[in-house]
Amino acid sequence: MTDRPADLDYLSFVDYAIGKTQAELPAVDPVAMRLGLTLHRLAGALVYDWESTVHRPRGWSWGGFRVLFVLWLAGPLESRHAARLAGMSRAAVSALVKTLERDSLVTRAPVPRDRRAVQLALTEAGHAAVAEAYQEHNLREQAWAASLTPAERTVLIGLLEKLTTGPAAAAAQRLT
Amino acid sequence: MTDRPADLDYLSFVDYAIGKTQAELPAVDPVAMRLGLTLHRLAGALVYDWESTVHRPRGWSWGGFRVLFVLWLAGPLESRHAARLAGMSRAAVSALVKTLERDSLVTRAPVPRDRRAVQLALTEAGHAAVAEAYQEHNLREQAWAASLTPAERTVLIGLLEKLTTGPAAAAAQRLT
DNA sequence: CCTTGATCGTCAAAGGATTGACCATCTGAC
DNA sequence: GTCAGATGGTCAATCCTTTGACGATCAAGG
Repeated sequence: MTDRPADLDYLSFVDYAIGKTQAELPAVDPVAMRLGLTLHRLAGALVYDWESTVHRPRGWSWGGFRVLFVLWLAGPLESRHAARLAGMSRAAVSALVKTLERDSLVTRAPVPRDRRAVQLALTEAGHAAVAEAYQEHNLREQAWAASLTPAERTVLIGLLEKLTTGPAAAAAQRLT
Repeated sequence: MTDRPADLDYLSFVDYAIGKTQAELPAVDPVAMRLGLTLHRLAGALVYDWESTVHRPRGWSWGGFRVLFVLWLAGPLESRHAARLAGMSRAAVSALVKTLERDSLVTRAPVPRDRRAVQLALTEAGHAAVAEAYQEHNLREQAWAASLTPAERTVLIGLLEKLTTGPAAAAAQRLT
């Protein structure tokens, strides 16, 4: 609480915010607040790092990479499955694939048993491009993970997965 | 690796992805990969929960809430400071404030010592609205945090802050 | 069959966010 | 003082994403 607001930066803001909130809203849980703020800000910094160092230089948006990534890993997929795995709407996949197809990274093919559906698959060039890009993406992940000891990484992953699989996560269904 | 791709969902995808990647790209660090994927997906679920249950029903975008939030906590702020604390560009703040001012939640005032700058402040109604909204926001944070024991929460926060203040975070400067 | 309801992909519209350009203004060196 | 360079807020252009609507298609019950 000693800092003047104008001197705060993106990170020290968390401490300042919790102090101020405690004074005005005693019902707020400061631990949950710190957890939410820290997690959100860390994830934002991570995505910004990935996007600016790895994906934008390749001419891909963050959403475009996510579509390529799920196709790379989960093989040919119908469009709706790609949307679910990438965590975006069907319309977003449709729009992104238009660009990816133009760039010869993805192909669209009809599905025999369902004439409404479209099967998305990586081209050979798309496969190679994703593999190369993800390798660099993972180098950035390694650089972040290097701040922790191996034991700390294991603990952190365990706690994040506990949150991810907990009841609050089940209640918050994304893009149903 | 036993699941068929079409049966995967947003969360079980992580295990499947790591197995596949290990087979194709041995240079990838699976622990860093799991950390990145889990962190990103958890944060996405959190923001989606906040936005859909607390902020959209109030007619606020996620970005609009972030501007109100930093003004609520860090008092009257010049526009560029609000942008830095909220983690967005100056142009985004300018656009969002246009709406917030129209809704009588924020005021724009000239700064005596610098005629380029604009001082942003919450109105009385804005202050009350943010306080009420954040209280509900924090209830959602508490619901998520309840998946962990108090000791686990402390450990998790400590590890997240270690990542946030580590060298990788320092190298990835957002919106310089 | 056929009809009713659900689902798939796409489109249009709207809102958000970034970048880059711009003008006004400030700061510091001369 | 004055001038060059840096900075602040805004605007225009662009891109991405969501929602809602739509036509086409599937599935199940009579």
